[in-house]
Amino acid sequence: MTDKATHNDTIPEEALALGQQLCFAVYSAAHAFNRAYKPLLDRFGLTYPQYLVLLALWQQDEMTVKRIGEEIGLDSGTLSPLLKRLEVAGYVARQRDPGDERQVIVRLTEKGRGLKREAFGILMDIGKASGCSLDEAGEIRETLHQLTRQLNSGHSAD
Amino acid sequence: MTDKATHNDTIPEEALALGQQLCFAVYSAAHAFNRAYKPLLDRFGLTYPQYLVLLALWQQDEMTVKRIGEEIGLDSGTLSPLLKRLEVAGYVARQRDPGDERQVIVRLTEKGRGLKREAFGILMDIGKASGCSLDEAGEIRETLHQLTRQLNSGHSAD
DNA sequence: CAAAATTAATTTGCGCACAATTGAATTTCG
DNA sequence: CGAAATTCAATTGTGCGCAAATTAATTTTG
Repeated sequence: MTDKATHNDTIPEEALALGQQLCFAVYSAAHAFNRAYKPLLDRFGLTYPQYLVLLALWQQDEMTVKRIGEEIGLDSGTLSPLLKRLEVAGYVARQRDPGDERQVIVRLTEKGRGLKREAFGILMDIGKASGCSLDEAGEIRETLHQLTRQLNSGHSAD
Repeated sequence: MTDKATHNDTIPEEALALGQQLCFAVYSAAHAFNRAYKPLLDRFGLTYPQYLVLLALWQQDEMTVKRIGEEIGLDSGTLSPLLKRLEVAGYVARQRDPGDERQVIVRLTEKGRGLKREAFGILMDIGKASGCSLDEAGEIRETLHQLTRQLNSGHSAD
C-alpha cells in the first residue's frame, strides 16, 4: 500500500477516504468513548465533560474557572454554564474569590467528594469496555498526548 | 479476556488523574484536530463534520441521509440540519428519492465536486501539522479503529 | 492619582451530538 | 385488501464547544 515517505507529493486518491484518515479515527474513538460513558454517568446525572471537571477537582480541589479550563482544555464560555449545572446538581460550590473578585473559586461539596469512590467503578468499567490492558492504554495515551501537543503547537504564533 | 491488569483491586489514586486517562487523551486529540482544521476549513465556510460529509460524498456520490450517517456515525437528527446548511452553501443538492419517497438523496453539486481538488491541500496541511509520517499515522489509526470497535461492541450493535 | 490596558467570568449566537417524538411512506401480514 | 408495524427524515429539547461581545475588577502607565 501507501507506506512511503513522510512528505510525499503524490498522495493517492484513496487518501481522501474516511477510513484512511487519522483525524476521523480520533473523532470516532472520542464518540465511542462518549457513548460508553453515557450509561455509566447517567446514574449520577453527569455528562462526560462534567465528569472531567470532577476528575480535575478530585485531583486538586478549589480551582478557579480559568485553572479548570487549563486543565481540561475548555474556555469559560463552555465552563460557566457547565459549572452552574454542576452546582445545581449539588456537586460543587462556586464562590467569588474575596482576594480578587474577578475570579470564581470552584470547590467540591461533600456530595461531590463522595462521588470520588464511585468514580473508581466507572473507571474500571471503561477500562474493561476498552478491552486493553493498562500497558496498552498507557502506550496509546502517550502517543495521543504527543499528537495533541504537536497539533496544538501549530496555531498560537500563526 | 478475564485476568489482565484491568481487573486489579488495587488501582492507585493516581489512576483518577486526567493525564492518566486514555479517554481524556482521545478527547483532547479530537479537539486538537478540530482546532487545527478550523482555519483551513473556514476558507470554505465549512465545519469539520460538514467536511466529513463531503469526504464521504467524494468517495461515493449520491447517498441517502441514512447511508451518510452510517459512514460517519451520525444520526438524522444531526445530519438533517447539517445537510441543509451544506445545501444553502451550494455544495450539495437534496432530493427525495422518487422510488421511495421516505428517503432523501444527497448529491454533490459542481461546486461541491470542485472542492475535492482543494481538499488535498487541507489533507496535506493537516498531515504536516500532525507531525507524523504516513506509517505512524496508519499505525495509530488502526489502533484507534480497534479501540472504537471494541467500545462500540459494548452495547446496541449485537 | 486617574486613564488606559488587562484579566476573569458571564452572556450571546451558531453549530454539532444525541435522545425522543413526529409525520409520512412503505412493508408486513392478518 | 387494509390495519399494524416498520422505516426514513425532520423536528424538538438539552448540553457541549467556540468565537465574540459584555461587564466588572485589577493592574499598568502616564
